[in-house]
Amino acid sequence: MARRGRVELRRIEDRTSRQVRFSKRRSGLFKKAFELSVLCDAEVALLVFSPAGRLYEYASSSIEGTYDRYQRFAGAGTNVNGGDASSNNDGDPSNIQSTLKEIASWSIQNNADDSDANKLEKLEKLLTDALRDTKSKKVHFNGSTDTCNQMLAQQNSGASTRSGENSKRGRS
Amino acid sequence: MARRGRVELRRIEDRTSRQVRFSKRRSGLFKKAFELSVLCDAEVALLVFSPAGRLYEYASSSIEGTYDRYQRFAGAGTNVNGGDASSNNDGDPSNIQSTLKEIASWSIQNNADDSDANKLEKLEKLLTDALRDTKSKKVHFNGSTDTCNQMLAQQNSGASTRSGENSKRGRS
DNA sequence: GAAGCTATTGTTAGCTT
DNA sequence: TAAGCTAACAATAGCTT
Repeated sequence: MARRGRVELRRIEDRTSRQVRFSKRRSGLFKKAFELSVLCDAEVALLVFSPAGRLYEYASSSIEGTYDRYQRFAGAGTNVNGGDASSNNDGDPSNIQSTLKEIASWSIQNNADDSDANKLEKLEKLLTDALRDTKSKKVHFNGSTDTCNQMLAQQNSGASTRSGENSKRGRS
Repeated sequence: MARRGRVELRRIEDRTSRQVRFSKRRSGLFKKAFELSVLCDAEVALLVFSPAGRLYEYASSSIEGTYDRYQRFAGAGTNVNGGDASSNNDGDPSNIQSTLKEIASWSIQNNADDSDANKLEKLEKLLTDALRDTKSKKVHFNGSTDTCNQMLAQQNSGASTRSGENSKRGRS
């Protein structure tokens, strides 16, 4: 059977399990990278080192070539704005700090309690996204309100909680 | 109604469609990359150039660092541990509210910014733990779209301590 | 025309062998 | 130990607004 609930985004402690997970997810990741490059005509370079130090790589053209392009790209600006050198708008002021303040404000003003699981799902997503974005230092963002609605949409459309019964969609 | 059949693995000819596809799939790819690095403690570097030449990047540590490691790679099993230091969570979040207040307090007192990835890891842990505790009570999600907007509205009305013009958050 | 919806395909966690 | 299975979960293609 499948997992009892959604997978938590934290390091898998069990070594064997982590190794198996790594192998499976690595396959999936490389497949996605390949598909993106083919379907969308994108240039993709992907490097993965396993916890054991083994190297896995994929490049739609070549690792070196894409990295060189990256360096030329990033070098043009020097600014932390890794995303695009064309220095576009993005025009959204939100960042980690403001996100955390959203959370802070929300939690205080709403006097959140244990019945607010749905709202907490949202918060978790906010925080998870913020974490990912921080790590990647990426800078494309499309507005906090929009993002929030996206999150709700995702949750409404699919995500049953780990509490149990729900609609079954799996094909046989 | 969803797609008529399986997606063919070839370049999408329609420009608009290809752009939309790229945006959606890029999100998914970066999310997967992030999850792999966190769940499996892997070192991941991902570079994507859109057909329009825009750069998107993700690195669990840094692009340069991972690329250097790639170049040096001679096959030996050296593992550079990603840096997950403490995995213990001493906190006993008796309820969501107190946990959220912890977060609120932390975010304000530490004036978190985009470089606080480590601290954010801890925050995420707090929140995740709180969520798990809540979920054990079996809560069903039926989110309303308004909830999020309310949250943001409240935040706007009273919470901003500091103007937030600065780095933006990226959305995968 | 971007943002959101949902049916459908795709991914994977835990199990089985 | 690795390879395969399947239900449950997640991503997303085309549609809708």
